[in-house]
Amino acid sequence: MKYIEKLRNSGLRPTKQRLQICEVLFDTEKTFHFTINDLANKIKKQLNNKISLATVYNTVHAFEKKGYLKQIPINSNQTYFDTNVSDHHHFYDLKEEKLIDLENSDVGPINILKKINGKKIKSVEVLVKLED
Amino acid sequence: MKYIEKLRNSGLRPTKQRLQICEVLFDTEKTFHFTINDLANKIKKQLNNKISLATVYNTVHAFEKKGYLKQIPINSNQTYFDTNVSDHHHFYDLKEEKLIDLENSDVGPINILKKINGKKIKSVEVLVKLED
DNA sequence: ACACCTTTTTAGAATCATTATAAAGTAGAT
DNA sequence: ATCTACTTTATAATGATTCTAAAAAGGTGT
Repeated sequence: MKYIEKLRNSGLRPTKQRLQICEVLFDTEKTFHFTINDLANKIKKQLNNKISLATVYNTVHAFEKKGYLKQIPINSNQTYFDTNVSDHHHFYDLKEEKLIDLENSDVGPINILKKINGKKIKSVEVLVKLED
Repeated sequence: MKYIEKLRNSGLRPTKQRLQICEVLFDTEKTFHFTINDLANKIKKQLNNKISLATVYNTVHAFEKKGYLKQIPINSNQTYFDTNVSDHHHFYDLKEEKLIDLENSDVGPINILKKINGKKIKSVEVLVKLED
């Protein structure tokens, strides 16, 4: 299994549940924008067993901490995650309530001119809201 | 009262509670980033009465719909609002959990090159996360 | 001022995503 | 096989937000 090493290397035990969640999340070229609920549903459909909701939460947070997932800053009652952890941005279609990737090359270079003493820029994220 | 007309013009009855919330929100030059809870506390301290939490929610949402407030896209368990509804951006200090305004002039011009069929860009918001 | 109708406020209940708990199960080392 | 620390799990707890329905207040016409 290709994910066993990945998990071990980051100090996470390669448990059955974590490996299955890896399959669901990473066994595809397409990036995947999801909420915990989306993911739990996909797990139930794609694999034929169910993983406890608590485990899904735990795993997603563990993967986020290790840098395999990132949260997408957006206002919603649920938290959105992204399997694409590269530096990139998002469209948010307000009507369809759907996220669309915006590659870095789709956005001109962004230059932050203001500096804050003693602070470093960790990330720059752009959210472009779309309407009809 | 300077807010009576403003409310009437947007089809909101100028009730005592709404006028008081206007004072708390808009009687200052400084922009104010807040959660509902922040606002409820400021009301309790600044005015000497308490407005029902439900009313604070109702009012903030009414003001948002009318364009007097806007939500700030950020991942948090609470929703952040901003009295500055002009086109601008934010730093988010991860350690202090505090928002700092970034004027449009503090960010180079942003050019979204990708187009989505039949959709218009409604807003472009940049969130710059800061670490130590 | 009064009557009338609509909007608003309110306390409390309901909802729903997320987090905490603590008991049972599992991985990895010896 | 045993031990220990980490994980999973069902369930309960939490906490922000929304809903509800009854009481209060605004606005208009008389």
